[in-house]
Amino acid sequence: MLSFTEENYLKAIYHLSDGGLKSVLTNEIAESIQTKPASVTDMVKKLALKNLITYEKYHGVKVTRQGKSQALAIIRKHRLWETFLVEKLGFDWGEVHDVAEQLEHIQSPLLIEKLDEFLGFPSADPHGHPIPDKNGKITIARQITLLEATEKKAIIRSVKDSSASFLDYLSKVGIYIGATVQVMERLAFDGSLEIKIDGKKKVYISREAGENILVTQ
Amino acid sequence: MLSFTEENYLKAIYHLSDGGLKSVLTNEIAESIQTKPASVTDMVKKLALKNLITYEKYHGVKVTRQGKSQALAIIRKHRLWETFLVEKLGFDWGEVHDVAEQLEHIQSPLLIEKLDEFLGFPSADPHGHPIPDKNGKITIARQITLLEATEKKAIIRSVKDSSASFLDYLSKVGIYIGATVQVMERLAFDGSLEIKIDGKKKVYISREAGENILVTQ
DNA sequence: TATAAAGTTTAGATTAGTCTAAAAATTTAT
DNA sequence: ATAAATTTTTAGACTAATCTAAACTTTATA
Repeated sequence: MLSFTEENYLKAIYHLSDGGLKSVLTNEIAESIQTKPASVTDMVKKLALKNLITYEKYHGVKVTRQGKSQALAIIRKHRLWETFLVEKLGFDWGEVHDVAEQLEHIQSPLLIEKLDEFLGFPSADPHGHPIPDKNGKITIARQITLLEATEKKAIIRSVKDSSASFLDYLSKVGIYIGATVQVMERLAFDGSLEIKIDGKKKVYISREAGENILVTQ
Repeated sequence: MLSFTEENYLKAIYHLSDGGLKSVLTNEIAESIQTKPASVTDMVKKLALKNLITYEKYHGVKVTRQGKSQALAIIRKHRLWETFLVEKLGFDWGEVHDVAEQLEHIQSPLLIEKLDEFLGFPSADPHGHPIPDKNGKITIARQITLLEATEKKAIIRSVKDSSASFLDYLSKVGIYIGATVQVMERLAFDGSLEIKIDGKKKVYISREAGENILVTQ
């Protein structure tokens, strides 16, 4: 069984590797969990010994099949708890992360099964992120353009137009891959959209921009 | 803020002291949290330094006003979580303790307030133990005889007849101060009671015995 | 392609919590 | 009242996780 700390490292590595695709460097891990590179080196050796990641000195780490499966179990717990906090306890979806970060380490498979059932087996958390099932399987939603999105929350996945000028525009207004957005209103006049980014900032984007942004819901 | 471990020591000391009344000895603490006396000595020094207990070498410890207040906050969390697990998630009341033991350490005052509200501000957990309010106040239920108890769970508090023979009888059948019992049936024939002890053992006790056992509900 | 810069690892120290074994204090029993 | 038994504390060691500073690799640059 993993310690609280080992779980945090594994989850961070999994996220930084885009779900096990890329390999991840020491400094990235250190920055993402607010620790020093030397500490990361120590810990990745330990995780490698447990076959959760493969580690090549000076060249970063990759999650193994086992590591991926354990990371997904933690992510599943995190997202189920976030859903509980928002849907049942009435938290605002911006204030649940820190608490879910604690709750995700509770060890009880039965608890998670029962919580899942109590929540009606949700497929996404309040931020729109998919909740892996008991076997770690993630049901990936079809990508649609922001223009086609309903008024529920959506996650930015990619762009059709990847010209520097468009990417520059997106970063200026605060839209980035992984952001949670919500279409608040569509203006009949020119088809432009009023969207909320990460529950805070409201911006207007044109119809053309909306057609070039791909999201999942 | 207290660590996970400090919280466990404080809670154990509070319980062993009968809510801050008696002082508690090193070996009792060691046994109750499955550790060695030497470790207890180290930890009580630390808790004393934080003014949560007073410690007199070789003569045990007492909880301070502050310590009591913090212990009650932990107990409140534990009992609210137990209530949640049973009432909302459908756990059996015998299988919630270990999970609640983990959940009680989650740090978020807001979470506990919202959980309390979600549960309808319960005054007792599924075992019948009172849940301290936000200020640590425990509403003590009136003591009644087991004969007068309803079919909800009840906690054994004391006995009217404290003769050795009666106490011996009680220990033989498995009834002790603090046990959770539930009257399952009253036999019309002689007024004897069928009771369940700690959710497991079923025993029959006479009308006379029932009249001499005091409980709260 | 040699060298500087950046990134990573190692070595050694630190803190929290635990343990064993030995020493000290207290309690019990004679 | 003193010796024996019990309880508690101290001393010193160990593990997990962290850190700093120095050494080492890799990458970028000139």
